[in-house]
Amino acid sequence: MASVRQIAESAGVSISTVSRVLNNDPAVNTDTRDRVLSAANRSGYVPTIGRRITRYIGFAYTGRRTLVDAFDTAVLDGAARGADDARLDVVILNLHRDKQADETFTQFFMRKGVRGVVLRTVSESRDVCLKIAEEGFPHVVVSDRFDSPHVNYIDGDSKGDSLRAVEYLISLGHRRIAFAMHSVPDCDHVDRFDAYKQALANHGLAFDERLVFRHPINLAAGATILKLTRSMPERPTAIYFADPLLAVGAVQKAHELGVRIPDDVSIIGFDDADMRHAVYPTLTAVCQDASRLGFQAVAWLGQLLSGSAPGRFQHTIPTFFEINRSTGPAADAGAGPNLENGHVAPPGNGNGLPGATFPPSGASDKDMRGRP
Amino acid sequence: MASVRQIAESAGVSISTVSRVLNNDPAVNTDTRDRVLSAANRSGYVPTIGRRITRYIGFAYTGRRTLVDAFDTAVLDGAARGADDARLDVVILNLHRDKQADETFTQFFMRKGVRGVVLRTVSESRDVCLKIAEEGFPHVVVSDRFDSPHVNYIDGDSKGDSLRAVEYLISLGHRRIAFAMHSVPDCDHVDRFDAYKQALANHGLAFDERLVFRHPINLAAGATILKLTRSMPERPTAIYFADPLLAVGAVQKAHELGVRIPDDVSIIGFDDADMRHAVYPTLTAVCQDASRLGFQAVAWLGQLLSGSAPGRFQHTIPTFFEINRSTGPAADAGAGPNLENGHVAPPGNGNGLPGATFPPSGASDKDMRGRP
DNA sequence: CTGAAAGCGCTTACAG
DNA sequence: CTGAAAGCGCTTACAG
Repeated sequence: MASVRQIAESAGVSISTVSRVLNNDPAVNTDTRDRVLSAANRSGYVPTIGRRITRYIGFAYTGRRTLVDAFDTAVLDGAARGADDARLDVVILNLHRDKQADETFTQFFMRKGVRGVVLRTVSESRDVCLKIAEEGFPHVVVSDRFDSPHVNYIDGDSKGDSLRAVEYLISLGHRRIAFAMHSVPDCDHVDRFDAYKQALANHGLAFDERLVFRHPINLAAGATILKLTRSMPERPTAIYFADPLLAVGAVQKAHELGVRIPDDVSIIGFDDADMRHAVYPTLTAVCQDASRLGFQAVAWLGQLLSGSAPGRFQHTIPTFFEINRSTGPAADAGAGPNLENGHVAPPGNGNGLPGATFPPSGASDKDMRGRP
Repeated sequence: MASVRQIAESAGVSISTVSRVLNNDPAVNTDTRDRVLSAANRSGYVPTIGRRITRYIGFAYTGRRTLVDAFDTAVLDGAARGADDARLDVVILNLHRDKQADETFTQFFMRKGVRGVVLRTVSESRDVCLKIAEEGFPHVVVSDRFDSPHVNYIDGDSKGDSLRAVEYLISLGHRRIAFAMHSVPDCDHVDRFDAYKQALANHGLAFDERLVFRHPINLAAGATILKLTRSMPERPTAIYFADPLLAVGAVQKAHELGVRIPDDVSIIGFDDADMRHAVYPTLTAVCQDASRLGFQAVAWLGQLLSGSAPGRFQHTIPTFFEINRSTGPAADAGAGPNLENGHVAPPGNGNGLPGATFPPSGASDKDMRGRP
């Protein structure tokens, strides 16, 4: 309910000065400006349309906008559903377009009439999130994590399921397992990479840098990776793709080359949406409910604005591991090198599920397949 | 730049009454209300945040919201790009949620602070578009067509390319060509169906209702259709799917059943996004640049708001037909029934492109493949 | 059911 | 660089 009057009182200035700050008048002294903005964030200033207070939540990309990606779509859809529940509306904002360089983020958001903001970030623009958090404007970063206690975020934790995924491959007798990730890794891809290395280590398999592929994220890169693995002297018998597009591109290329999945190579993908069911064979994948990330981000902002949420939100939600048709027992080595390396498939039980190593003891079938 | 004062003058009432109407005060006489709303739309009333006029465009579903669909995503992405160019911001609105029953659409939109609206509609809710048009609120309906001169719309015209697609199949020697569409058809699906029938007629092929499949739009339905065609006594050798999800589901099922594409069956799909490149074999498809629909809708609204557009916008944009790997010469009949029916493949030139019927005379290769 | 008037929120010359 | 005051846009008791 705060108006310019409250802000003015709280900052010890006149309402004229508050108005100037909100409109980014360059005449205002920097210290005064900061004092007013900080007071504005403290008091929870609400812009109004006419005399009605706005109920807008911003949805902003800190980097370049890419609504076309399935992940972003799902996040936005979740955000819109969350907004429905909280009686808020989602505004798509473009920070690149019309945030003035000399304007703080708080000024920008208040000028736009939004009362909180969901931030989609990329690794290059984490500093933007830190800045917004520092200013104190209500925000939640989706799909990244921060050490700073001031940054609110929600992220999927794919580490555990990535470990599980690679261990599943190992349990199927795979010994040469490749890994593919973004050439500009964010913390999620790094998590998955760490889990991959951990799984190898847990089972006494040597880490081999040649089996790690770092590429841009698109179908063509997935195809390239699949092709590269086929021309290796010691072919991997399985690949874990840390990204949906890479996995789909690889499946595509496998068909084209006559490489059978999973007979010739097992593939595990990562899925943000429902891509895994739209390819053949359906992809075994570590899955993330991206829509839930957006939903919970806005749900929390709604609580914050209504005063019923604590001032901090740092949350991870579990992924889930879904076994489909793209994985199977390791191909009968055939190639000498595997044997030379001493990588021999253990005696299986016929369905490729020795059970001793997978699922990990304590994990039920529900854990393995069901959504949380 | 109109304010309550101008509206009041124009409608011959006091500003109090204008305010009451904009806030849906039930005390106001119906006639007065309508006079005021009509004046508000005539004068181009602009809501303000503080004293700044808003630059919001609404993005609203007249039916239930489904941002998750690739088509809707692409439209929204295009709308956001169009908004960037026009310095507008897109607000996702939910008509179902908080439009009050006794409130007109104009009142709702003005209450939300939006100055124009992009409408995504489904066949059941065309009346909503007509109502909004009748009220005179700035709007563009995306992906539908209307006879009323008051409704602004932009739609892809897939009729010509659908005709071309089916004639392409005929040119490849196909004689039993199935067609799949939505069980609740909108005008686009009807267009494609008409084109299908037209192509058959143009080439003296009998229309067979048993080759027409009407299903809900999802992967499972596509799979069902593919399966149904395989169990028919006289199997179709080609299928045109009027929707992306149906086509992908069918390709999926074909792999599962060991049905080879295009050797056993040729498939032409419809693509709103880039789905055709994410399946194997890549889909020959009639393609629509959905993003352009959203872009042009908002671009025109931007012009309208700045006074530089005519008051009417009824526009169709061309689709394009892209030949990929899912189509090939008709399978050697083998089955007796085709011959009994007198449907004999004409002598081809080896690559399945007799040329006489396809491409239609006058059409260049560029027309066939390139985006417009 | 409607208007004149009071009053809030905000912005903006004007003064210092 | 900042404030007091005028004034616009809007809403809302109050009066009829």
